[in-house]
Amino acid sequence: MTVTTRFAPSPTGYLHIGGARTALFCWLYARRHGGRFVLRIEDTDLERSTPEAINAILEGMSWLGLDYDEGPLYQTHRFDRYREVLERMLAEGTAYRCYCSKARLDAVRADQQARKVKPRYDGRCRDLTEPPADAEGAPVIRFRQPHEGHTVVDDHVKGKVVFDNAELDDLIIARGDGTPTYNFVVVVDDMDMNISHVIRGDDHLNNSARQSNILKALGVEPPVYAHVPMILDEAGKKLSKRTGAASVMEYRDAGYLPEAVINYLVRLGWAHGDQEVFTLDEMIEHFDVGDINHSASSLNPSKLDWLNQHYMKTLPPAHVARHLAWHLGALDIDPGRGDGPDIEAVVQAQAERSKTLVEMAENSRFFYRTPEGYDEKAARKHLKGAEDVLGALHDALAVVDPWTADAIHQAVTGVAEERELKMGKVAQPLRVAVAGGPVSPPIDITLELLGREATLARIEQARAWALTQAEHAP
RNA sequence: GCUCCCAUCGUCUAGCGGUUAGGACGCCGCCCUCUCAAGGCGGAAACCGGGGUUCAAGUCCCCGUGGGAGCGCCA
Repeated sequence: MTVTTRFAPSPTGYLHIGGARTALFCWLYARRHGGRFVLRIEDTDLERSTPEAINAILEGMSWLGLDYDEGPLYQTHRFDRYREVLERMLAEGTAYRCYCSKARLDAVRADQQARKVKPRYDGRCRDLTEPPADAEGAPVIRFRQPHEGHTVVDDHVKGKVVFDNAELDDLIIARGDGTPTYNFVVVVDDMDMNISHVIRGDDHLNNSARQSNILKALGVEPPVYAHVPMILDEAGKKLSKRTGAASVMEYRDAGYLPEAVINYLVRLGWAHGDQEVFTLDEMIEHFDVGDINHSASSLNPSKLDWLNQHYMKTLPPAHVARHLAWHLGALDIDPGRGDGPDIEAVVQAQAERSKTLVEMAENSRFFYRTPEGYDEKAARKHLKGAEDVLGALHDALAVVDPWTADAIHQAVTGVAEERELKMGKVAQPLRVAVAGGPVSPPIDITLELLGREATLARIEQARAWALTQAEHAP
């Protein structure tokens, strides 16, 4: 049996971070076993499905690098097939038409809730041989659920879960307008697509018994089920747009690398001993649904930050640079235009002082744009009264040759020694002069990247500023 | 209300009857240092409660408690 997994989101919003992890698990499991991974769009709810949401899902999958062997398959393209199976079940008696009005159903449910019993269909039409006299509107189709015995779902994450069939009612598998419903199309699709392992959120665990029974009614062996726990926000509450990044594209926008998000996600609810950092190949090699945790897990944003920085430091600079360029673009900076430093060198200089690409882009802005004004506190502390040092720096740097970090370093320490100043008294004014603020990569590297021309111009500018301050001083 | 799931440091987790309960993030301290970081070293920090089973329980069973999910002509 070839392993076939599927990710089956409904296109009603964005690609949720929990959904992304489910997709990752499905993908890993298929890859691990040399099987197939199918992407299926569950769009039978014509009211709520949108093309924008479909695009958001596709875009998210692509950004994460989760490629599929088949799909995207759309359930709306398969209505004829669903109809065919429906007819067959009707003919075989495993499904029946139900003429109960919504009003009656609501009344039954309200009554059950008032009596504090589990709301369920009371089976009025279950054994009808012809439409009742009071039938109005088109009938729905219900699955004839066995009422005796138990249904055992051998879940590969949770273990054996036993459901009393008496608890299961006759669910609607086709609406009055003839369109099929979720619990039915899932079953038909999983059957037709030969899905061997259904890996999905554990909010579906309760559905498994009924789906499994429909499959049996169709004469098909149910797939292996593996229900993965939910992902909660930092506070341990259900993720929402308000409480945190629920959409994977928000992570891209916030400056995370897909590699970091993937690595973060795989360790959320799954572990391989003490290992924290995994290459894709290592994940594929070690992943198993049996090792997935049973309980929900909360997001830990600072750990994602740590992983993100790890990947910014260790991935090939050219790769990180491509992502950085995107964020620089958001700042209206085009690093490829040639009037700034090589972006890969910027990545190498900034990686160890950035948690995200957004942060890296913001902190690298001064390489491409002359700072507009100085950080007030830094200027007061380091620029005021530094006109002499800045002048000396200017002179020393003007003759540095070649313009390399080593030579620059010698020039700067030379000025410090000459004036018997600590390095901090020289490097900080210089730093504020060129970067506009008190933070930058090591000063020699900063200047090397910035180039001689820009360096000298900014030192001059800072010296002029310091001079003005001195004049206005009391 | 009924059914189902879940429970180890703040968080992510290792543990699969015998451990000084391990690692990671974060936090704190020290070192390094031209800034910020990064890095190195060290530290504080957990088995939800109660019963069993067993020579031995974080690990197995039961009951509580606390979370969560489901109970739609949504998926």
